[in-house]
Amino acid sequence: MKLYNSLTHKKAELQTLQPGKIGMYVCGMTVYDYCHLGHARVLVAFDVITRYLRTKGYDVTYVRNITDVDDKIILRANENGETVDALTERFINAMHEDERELGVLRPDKEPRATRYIESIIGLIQVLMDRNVAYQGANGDVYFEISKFPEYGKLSKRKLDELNAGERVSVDENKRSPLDFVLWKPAKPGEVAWESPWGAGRPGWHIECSAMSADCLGKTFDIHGGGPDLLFPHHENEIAQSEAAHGCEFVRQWMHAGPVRVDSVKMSKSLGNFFTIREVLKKHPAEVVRYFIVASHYRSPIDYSEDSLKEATASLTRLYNAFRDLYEDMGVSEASSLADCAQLAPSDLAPVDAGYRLRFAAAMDDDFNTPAALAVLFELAKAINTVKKTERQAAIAMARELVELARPLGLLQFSPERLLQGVGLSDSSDGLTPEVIEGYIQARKAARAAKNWAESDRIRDELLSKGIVLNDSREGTTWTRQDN
RNA sequence: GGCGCGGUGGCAGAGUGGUCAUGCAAACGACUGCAACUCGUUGGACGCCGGUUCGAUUCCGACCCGCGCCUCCA
Repeated sequence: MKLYNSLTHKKAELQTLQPGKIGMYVCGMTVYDYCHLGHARVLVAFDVITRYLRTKGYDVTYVRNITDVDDKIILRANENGETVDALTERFINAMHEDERELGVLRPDKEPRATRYIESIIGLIQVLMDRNVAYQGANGDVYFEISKFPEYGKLSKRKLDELNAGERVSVDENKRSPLDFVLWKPAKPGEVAWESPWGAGRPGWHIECSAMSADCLGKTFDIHGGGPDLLFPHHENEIAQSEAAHGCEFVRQWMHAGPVRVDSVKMSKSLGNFFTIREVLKKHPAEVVRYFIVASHYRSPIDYSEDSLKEATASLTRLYNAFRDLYEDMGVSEASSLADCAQLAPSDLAPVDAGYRLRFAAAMDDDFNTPAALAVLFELAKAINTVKKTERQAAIAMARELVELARPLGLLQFSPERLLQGVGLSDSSDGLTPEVIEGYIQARKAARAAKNWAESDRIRDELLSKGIVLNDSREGTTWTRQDN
């Protein structure tokens, strides 16, 4: 199993601290707004990583934090005239909803900054004791980066280069412009905790150093996050943790690629972002997942309606392989494919092991999901080819397809939900399944009378509304397209 | 300005020193009342210029272009 390490910029064999066990910490959300597609990408990427490592037999402890106190949260709460607690609670719930919709498994631990204040203060105290932190005249406690010679090793920056940069703000309270805040005194009325440096709140970076150590230990296997966290956030985490603990912080750094719109990164500051919930009104969650998984996790992806439509078409092809097989797979068309493995008998014809091996080879190579998907399409084609003639073999392969797709979080929902667009609020244009069934019955009568003109008229009418009919020996089924 | 990543067929997107990615789209054929689904077949690609090599899209160098980070952002 090879992983790309953003610290070394190289792929290397995964070596865990303890055999068979992996501790993984991923930087999660600052909860002052709804999650957008950039968050979705990180959520899905590390969900796939966790799922796959587990299918390989690793005992993964997945920790993803929640930042529930910071400047933006306080500002937003004030704007809304609500308390910080009320605001964060609301958006944590929203985040959990989005996560569930996307089929993202919950992390094992979800530490919140406000619940780890004691650990955070303890860690800052260690840094003060070790003389790598100091309190400025304004009361802010800063980490002094000149005391940590390795500063910049993750982002490949040299201190003098950073100093030469034009965008580093100058602050008279800091010994160096690059020193960053560990503890911030509260303004009157702001949420605050008592500390040796006065009442205040933690800086952003320190919470991750404190919580990761508490949850996973001073050194752990994998640390992940979004692309814009590499600098300064993760660089600062390294500085704090290694300066305080005197040992290596993280073995393996992983960073997801950006989500773009029109070739420009989706970001809060540019305002060019789409929230997960707004996209899920128009597209099934698995389509969004497919869109994310169809590119390698480190590559940039471009979000557009066209790219989601293409994802829909591709995923539909995969689901089409199951047509006419549901019943014998042990699931009804209305239930979830994810259950079929438990229900179906195991004494089916053996499936060519090549698919499984090639899928694993792709995933073992730094989670090459596009290459893994290609194997799924090969399998789908094989199913379609033998479906009519070798039914038992087709059923066995269909089960294999579901199993292989499981770590990707695909083909887990009901085919009906995907193909018929069930649950999409933006597709509820009065065409309920009952109404559509009415059309189908009318057309069936026309076809029985060989009234092809009427039959085609009904089909065209539905097509103009995005409903595609599909006649087979067993009857007529329908799917929704262009959603 | 500094550091980093990337430029693959109409589009998306893997990959490799010399036979296939894969998906969408397109064309033809089969199936179908006609379609849809599906199957079969087809075309078409490696930014540009040099170098290494028997041979480079793949390795090296220059150049052009795009993007990211350097400021809160996943």
